[in-house]
Amino acid sequence: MQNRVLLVEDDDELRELLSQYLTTQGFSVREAANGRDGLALALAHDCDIVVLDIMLPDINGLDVLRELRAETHLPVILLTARGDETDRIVGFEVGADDYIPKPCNPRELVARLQALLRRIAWDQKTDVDATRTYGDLRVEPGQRRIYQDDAPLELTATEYEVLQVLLAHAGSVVRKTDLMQWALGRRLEAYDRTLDMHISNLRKKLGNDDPPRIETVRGLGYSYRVPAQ
Amino acid sequence: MQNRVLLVEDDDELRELLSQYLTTQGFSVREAANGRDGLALALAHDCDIVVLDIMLPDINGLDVLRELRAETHLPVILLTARGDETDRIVGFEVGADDYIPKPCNPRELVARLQALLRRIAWDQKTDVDATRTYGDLRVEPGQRRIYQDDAPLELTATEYEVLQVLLAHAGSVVRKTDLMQWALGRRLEAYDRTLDMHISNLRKKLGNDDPPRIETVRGLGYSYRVPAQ
DNA sequence: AGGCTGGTGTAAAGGTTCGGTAAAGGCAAA
DNA sequence: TTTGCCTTTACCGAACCTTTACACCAGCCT
Repeated sequence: MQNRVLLVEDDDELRELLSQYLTTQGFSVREAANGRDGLALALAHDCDIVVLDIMLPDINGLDVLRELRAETHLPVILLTARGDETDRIVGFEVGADDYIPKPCNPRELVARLQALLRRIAWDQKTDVDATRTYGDLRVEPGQRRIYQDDAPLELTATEYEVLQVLLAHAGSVVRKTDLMQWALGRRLEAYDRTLDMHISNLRKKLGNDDPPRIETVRGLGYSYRVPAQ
Repeated sequence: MQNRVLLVEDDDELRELLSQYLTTQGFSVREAANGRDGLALALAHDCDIVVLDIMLPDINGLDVLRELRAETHLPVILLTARGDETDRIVGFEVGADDYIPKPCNPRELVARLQALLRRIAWDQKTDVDATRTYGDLRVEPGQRRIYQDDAPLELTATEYEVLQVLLAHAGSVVRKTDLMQWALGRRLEAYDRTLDMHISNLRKKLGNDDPPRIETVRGLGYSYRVPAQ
C-alpha cells in the first residue's frame, strides 16, 4: 500500500500544500503543527518516515529529533528556512538522514523521500518493522499480519491498515476523519459508511467480546481498549 | 574501522581536494577519473560507498549508476555542477541515495556520507554476495544458481533474480514496485503483468505446494514464506 | 413519555479491481 | 531458422471495497 509520512511543520499554508502534494504522490500523510504533537505521533509507530521542520513554535526540531533518536531509528528528513551550514551539519550529527533547505521543491522532497524509503526497504528493515504487542495481539509489520494468540488474523489490506492505526493509538480515541485519512487515504465524506463496515468486520474477526475491544465514541471515532497488564 | 569511499570525479584538482579531506575525516579513499574506471572499481566490491560526479569525460554518471544498479545496491551519492532540477529527479529515479550540487561543501559531503552509512549500519542488510540457505533452498550468488535439496533449479536469469530478491527478504513482504525495480531493473507500469508471470512460473518450478512458498499479499506484493526451523 | 433526529451496527448486494495463467507475440542469440 | 526467454494479451475467478437498506440506540425537545 502507500507509505506513511509524518509532516511536522508549523506554517499551516506550507503544511497543507505539501500534504496535498504528497497525497497525490501516493503517500498517506499525518500532520502535526508543533514539536510536541509531532513527537507523540512519531513515537506512536504509525508512520514510515518523518519530514521535520527545524523552526517550530514549541520544541526545536533538532530537539525533537534528538528525543526521537533516543527511541527509534525512524528515518527523518529535516526541513529548514535557514541555509545555515552549521545547522545542517548539526542536523546530520543528531541523526537526520537528509536535509532540505526551504524553499523546498515538492518534487525534490518526494524524490528524496522515495530514495530513502527505497534504501530502507532494501536493507533489512528499521524498527518500523519491529513487532509490537498489545495484549493478545501482535503486529508484524514486515509480514503485514496481525496475530491473535499466535494465530494470524485473516485481514484484508484495509482491515490491517485500520486495526494497525487503532493499535498504534491504543487507549486514545482516533477520530473518524483521521482514521479515514490515515488508513483509507482519503477524506471522510458525508454518508460514507465504508469505515463503519471495516470496523464491523474487524470486530467480527477479533471475536465479538464484551466489552468490545474496539469501542465506539459516539460522534467522534473509535478507540482500541487498552489491554490489561 | 574506516569506511572505504570511491570517488569518481574527472576534475583532478577537486578530486585531490576531496580525497585529502575525506582522508583526514577517517575515510579510506579510492579514486577514479572517469566513468569506466569508476564502474570497474565499484563492481570490484572494494568500497562501501560511492561519490559519483555526473559530468564525466567518457560515460555519463547517470549511466554509470544505471549499470551499477543492475548489479548492486551499493550506496551512491551523486555530485554535479548542474543545479538542474530534472537531472536531480532523474538521478534519484535511477537509484541514487543522495544528491549534492557543486560547488559542494566538503563538510556537507562528509555529513551526508556519514548519515547514509549510519542508516545502512542501522538497517544491517543481508549480504547478497554470500551463500544463503532458506529451508531446502540454497542461493549460490557466485554461480547465479539456486539449489533445492542440492539439486539445481532450472531457472532463467530473471527468475533467478526474482527468487533471489524474495529470499533475501524472506518473511517480509516485497512490494511489487520494489521487486520490479530490483529484479527486473525497471519501473512497474500499469497493466504490466510480467512480474506475475515470473511468479507463476517460479511457483511451478518450486512445486506448487500448499501453502504456497511464495505468498501473494493482495494489493501489495509477494512474500517468501519463512521456512520452519 | 413519546417522538424526532442523527449517528451507528450490519446483512446483503453490487461492482470493480486484482491476480493466476494459458497462449500468442516478439526479440535476440546461437 | 531455430530456440529460449521475456513480454503482452486475454479471459476468468476470486477478493474485497463500497453502497444500499433497514434496524437500533442515544440524546434531545416538546
